[in-house]
Amino acid sequence: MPVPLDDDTRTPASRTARERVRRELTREITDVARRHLAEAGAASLSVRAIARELGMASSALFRYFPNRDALLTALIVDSYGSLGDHVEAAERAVHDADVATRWSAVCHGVRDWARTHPHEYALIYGSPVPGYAAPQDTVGPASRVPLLLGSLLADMAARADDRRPDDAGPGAPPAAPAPEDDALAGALAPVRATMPDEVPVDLLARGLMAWTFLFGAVSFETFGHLHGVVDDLDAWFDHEVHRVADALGLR
Amino acid sequence: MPVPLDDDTRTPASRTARERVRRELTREITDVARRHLAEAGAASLSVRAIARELGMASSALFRYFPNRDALLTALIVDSYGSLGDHVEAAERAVHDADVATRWSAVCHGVRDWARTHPHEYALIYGSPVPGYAAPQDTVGPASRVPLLLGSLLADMAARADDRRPDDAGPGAPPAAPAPEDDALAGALAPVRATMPDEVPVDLLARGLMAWTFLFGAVSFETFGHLHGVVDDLDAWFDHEVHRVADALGLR
DNA sequence: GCGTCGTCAAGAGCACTGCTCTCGTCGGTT
DNA sequence: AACCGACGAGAGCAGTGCTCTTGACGACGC
Repeated sequence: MPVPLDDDTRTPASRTARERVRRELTREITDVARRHLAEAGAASLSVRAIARELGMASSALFRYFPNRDALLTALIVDSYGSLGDHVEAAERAVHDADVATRWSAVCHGVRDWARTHPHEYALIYGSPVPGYAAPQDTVGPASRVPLLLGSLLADMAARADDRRPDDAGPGAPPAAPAPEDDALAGALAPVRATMPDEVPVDLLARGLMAWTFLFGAVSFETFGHLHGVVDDLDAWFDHEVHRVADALGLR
Repeated sequence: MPVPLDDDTRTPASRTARERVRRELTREITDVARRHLAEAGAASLSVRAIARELGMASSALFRYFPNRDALLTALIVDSYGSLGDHVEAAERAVHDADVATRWSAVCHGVRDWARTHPHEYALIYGSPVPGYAAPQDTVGPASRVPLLLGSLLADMAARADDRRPDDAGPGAPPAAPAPEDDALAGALAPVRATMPDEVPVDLLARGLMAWTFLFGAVSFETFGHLHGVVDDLDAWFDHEVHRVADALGLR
């Protein structure tokens, strides 16, 4: 959804033909930009290079995006969308399995996407570009994966309600959940508002930690911080995912 | 340690006076560069701007650093050093306390440094710059914090040996450590070689996960991914650190 | 049908970037 | 004293984001 320059209400007739070709060209621009981004990374994304490939003057591009940052924002939204599609599909494929399997599917979905789209991943989860502040358009697409994790948590909470007081096996959460629950609930108030109500604070906190961990692991690998540290990245990642599932109390 | 252009062996006399002013100017350059980096971020670090501030022609700077990347590398090494100093000092201050306290000190040390040096943090832990491949000079400084964590693990292993067979309290590691230990040991072979020998594979894996998690948490916060998610970042981070300590089996 | 207005593409131009090459100078060595 | 290496300055190249102006074309009201 590329940022429209001006979306005021024109006469109904003109919004058909002209708007249509405008939309088409806007899409062509983001397509080329996405390809350049995938090949060379965000830092070397050049408005002029895109214009060159499209056979038009660079100045013409500024009729469609007010500046380079707006183009980057469109790519960020696209990237979040692509990641969301991929991960949601991966989870849907095992949606009827147990929660541990679904968690694993989400983790591997994120990692797979990052491995095939490293520059897009860096764009959305790497260092923010210097003066850049993420506009509001990005928060919706950005929260798709967290929301998916939230629905996992909700399902966990629902099943825990079914068989509440009789299980205290080795898979139970190992930590002491009691004392500072109020302070924790306060700190997590914003995210609680966006999550299903069934999720208790303690579970939400563990889910947030799992998400933090997943992001850390994928970023470590994508940004090359595991060179000379871990040999078999596949095995290591899978091992990690299972361990975190244990820590989440998924077994 | 700015990359020297040519370190061949000249006559002993010339290496005194000339080399001295050369070193001084090199240091002045990195000082100004570090200030610019801290203020505006790596992406907008300009060789010309640095030269302007130093009152010299931009071309003269290329006598000291072959290109912008080399200057960035020097800043990366500096940043790792600064982070290492800070975290090691934080740990030293509580070095006689128990392992949980030391772990907490390391975590807060990393986070404090990231909060006061966000651009430096982004430089070393954010998305790598496009064509840039970290040269070998960086791996030493980069591994100071991991090595510090490794020494924590070694101390844990030593104390666990003391009182081995009699504790199975609620603080014991919750996961099943047995089956795939060989595959895990293989995957972690590189990092095992750099760590103290006393650390068993299972503990090393948990330590690596803790480090992954710490990096994920600090990056989330530094890169702004917790806006609208967590209100009280201090409380949340401290809570997380304790939870991970539990998962590590530190209590 | 005609004039008008809005939209669009193109070109020139500005200020900036990293980097190279050349040229004059000056310091230390032989 | 002569030489040679290191050095700084300047011009210049190719590239960047972005602005402003100009000219054309299409859709609209009269």
